[in-house]
Amino acid sequence: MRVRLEDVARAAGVSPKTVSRVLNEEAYVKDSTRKRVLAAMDSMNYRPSPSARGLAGSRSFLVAMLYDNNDNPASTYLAEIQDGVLDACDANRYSMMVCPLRMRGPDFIRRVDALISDHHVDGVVLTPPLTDHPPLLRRLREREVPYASVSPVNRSETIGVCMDDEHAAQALVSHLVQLGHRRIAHVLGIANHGATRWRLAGYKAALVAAGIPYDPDYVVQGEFMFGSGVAAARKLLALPEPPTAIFAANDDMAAGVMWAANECGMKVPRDLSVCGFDDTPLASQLWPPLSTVRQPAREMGKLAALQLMELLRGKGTGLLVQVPYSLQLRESTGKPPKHA
Amino acid sequence: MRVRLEDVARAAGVSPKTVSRVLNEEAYVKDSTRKRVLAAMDSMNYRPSPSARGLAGSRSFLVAMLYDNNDNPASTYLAEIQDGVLDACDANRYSMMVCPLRMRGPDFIRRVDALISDHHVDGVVLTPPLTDHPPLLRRLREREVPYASVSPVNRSETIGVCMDDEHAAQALVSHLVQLGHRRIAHVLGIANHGATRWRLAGYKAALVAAGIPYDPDYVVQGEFMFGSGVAAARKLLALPEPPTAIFAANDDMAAGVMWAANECGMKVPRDLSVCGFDDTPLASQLWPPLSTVRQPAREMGKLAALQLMELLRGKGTGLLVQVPYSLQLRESTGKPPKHA
DNA sequence: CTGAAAGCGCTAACAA
DNA sequence: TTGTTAGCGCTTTCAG
Repeated sequence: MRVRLEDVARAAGVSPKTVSRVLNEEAYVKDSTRKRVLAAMDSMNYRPSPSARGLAGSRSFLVAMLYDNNDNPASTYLAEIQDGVLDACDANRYSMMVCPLRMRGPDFIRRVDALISDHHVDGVVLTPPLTDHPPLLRRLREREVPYASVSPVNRSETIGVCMDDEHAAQALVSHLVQLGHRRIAHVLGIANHGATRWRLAGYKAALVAAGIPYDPDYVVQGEFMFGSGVAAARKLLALPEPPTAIFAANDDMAAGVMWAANECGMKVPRDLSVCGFDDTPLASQLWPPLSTVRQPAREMGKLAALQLMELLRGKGTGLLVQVPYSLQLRESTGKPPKHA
Repeated sequence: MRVRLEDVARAAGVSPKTVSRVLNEEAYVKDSTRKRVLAAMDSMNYRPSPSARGLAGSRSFLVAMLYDNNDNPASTYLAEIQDGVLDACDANRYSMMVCPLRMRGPDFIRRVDALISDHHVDGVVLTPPLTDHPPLLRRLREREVPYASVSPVNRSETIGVCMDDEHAAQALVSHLVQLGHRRIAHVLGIANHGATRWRLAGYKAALVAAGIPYDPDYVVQGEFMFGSGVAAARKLLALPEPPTAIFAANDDMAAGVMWAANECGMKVPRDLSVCGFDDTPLASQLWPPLSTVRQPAREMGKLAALQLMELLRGKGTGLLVQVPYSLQLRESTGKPPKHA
């Protein structure tokens, strides 16, 4: 029927325990023995049973990716991160579970608990805004479940992956300044996301660098969603002195801004420059194509998961790695209208 | 430490086996006993160990969602299906694994095998184009792994969920006809997807109904991806007698068509009507908003998974349920240009 | 460096 | 309708 560890042991002429040691890459196995066992495993096409391993041992070889189902950014961003996490799992013989959570839900922590004790998850990958949900982090620490974060706000004592959103945003807004814009507005993301703060900070920094005074009327709330971009732009464009450029905190909202501009007969970039952040597929599918910051989401998911696995191995401790950003300047940004 | 089945049994004054029976909703448990056990489980906050259940029993309470990582339609479509499958899992105490596969890869079947034997998956949800990959289906049947499909081509002996793509497409194209279009083109999807065939069939049916001759020059190959929509539209718009309306087999390609129209200075819908299929978020984010067919992807994922679970329960046999479509007529379609 | 014995928490097959 | 007895396939002790 099924090839068991015992069968491999017999074939290799060793005890089950030795096979187990090889399987788990433990030390103290003679090299020749290890090779013999490995060969037997291979020739018999042995696949350990995760259930048995989970039951007997302390590890499950399961990694869970947690995300917020409610306050989440564009699904395409999460989908890319998920692909990246899967890449890493694949490379390290881990399996992945995907766990949507409702951060605002009453039984939020209970669900997390259930998740952990049900499946003995070895570790967890957190995506924004879960990366900075204090009760969640506390619970994970209490239960000693290792985790890695994608773009956490609090970067001390956290492993995973991040990007320098602030400088990226600053560079993007500086580009607008260089094009000649002075009335530059910003559409914020959801309040509890780190990305929202950093991108705002970058926006402000660019203004300061250009000697442009900060005008609170030019900064309006958004929610990372298309519709909120539309609403924000309507507000901005109705201002007595409307901006000549709008920097939205993500691409979806930038798409909304462009939509609103179209709606009131403006032409991008002739009448209004628009830029976003993330470089989701949408960015290059809009007309005109959107100037934005490339955020390598899939790579980031993979790196976060790899750091987690590093930690799980017990060999290293895992790091918070930083990925580089790059500007994607396309056709949605141009010189401000002359008459402005 | 951990509350085990045995602890519950002791607390309820019954044998472990009886608790197991209650847990698995088996028959032949006196109602009063069942209630007592349930109460004990609840008060002790008992959570069965999936590892132990998987090891001892034949079930794992794990459902895998398989998708093709290579030839896949828009990731947003898959993400919605995934959410739907998760909804169903949640409601039935199943866990979900997400399994990207490379249909074209050399070790495709081996990976499927590994997946099944590693995790003892109870059942599988298939998404296009995996729904109709003969070797995969054969293997699943051989290994007696139940599966449910989302939009399978072959609808006999298959459970899951489907939609009447053909009539939907026909209705959409008929709408173009009613607006006065006669030169209507179609951008095909990836060849091995059922959706591609059905939507083409609907297109043809609408032409026949309108007495418009079929012109093969008006039907060009696409790949369900934005870029392929751009390429297809360029080809169509370069025709000596370009179409006045283009029906793309999905929204992403329709976005590409609109992009190409913009590129050559045409205005949608004044110079060209465009419509798509799926009603992904993108559809309402384009300018002008896209006329399309609403396909309730999340609902479909959920329904497919529910049918699978029905089958797993052994109570019913599972059905192939059909969800209704609805036209979303927006601003990307209008009357053909007068001079045309 | 290697092995023997004892479970992990549950369910299957049987019995009562 | 309920209980008893063996394992499921692995890892954990603890001895060699």
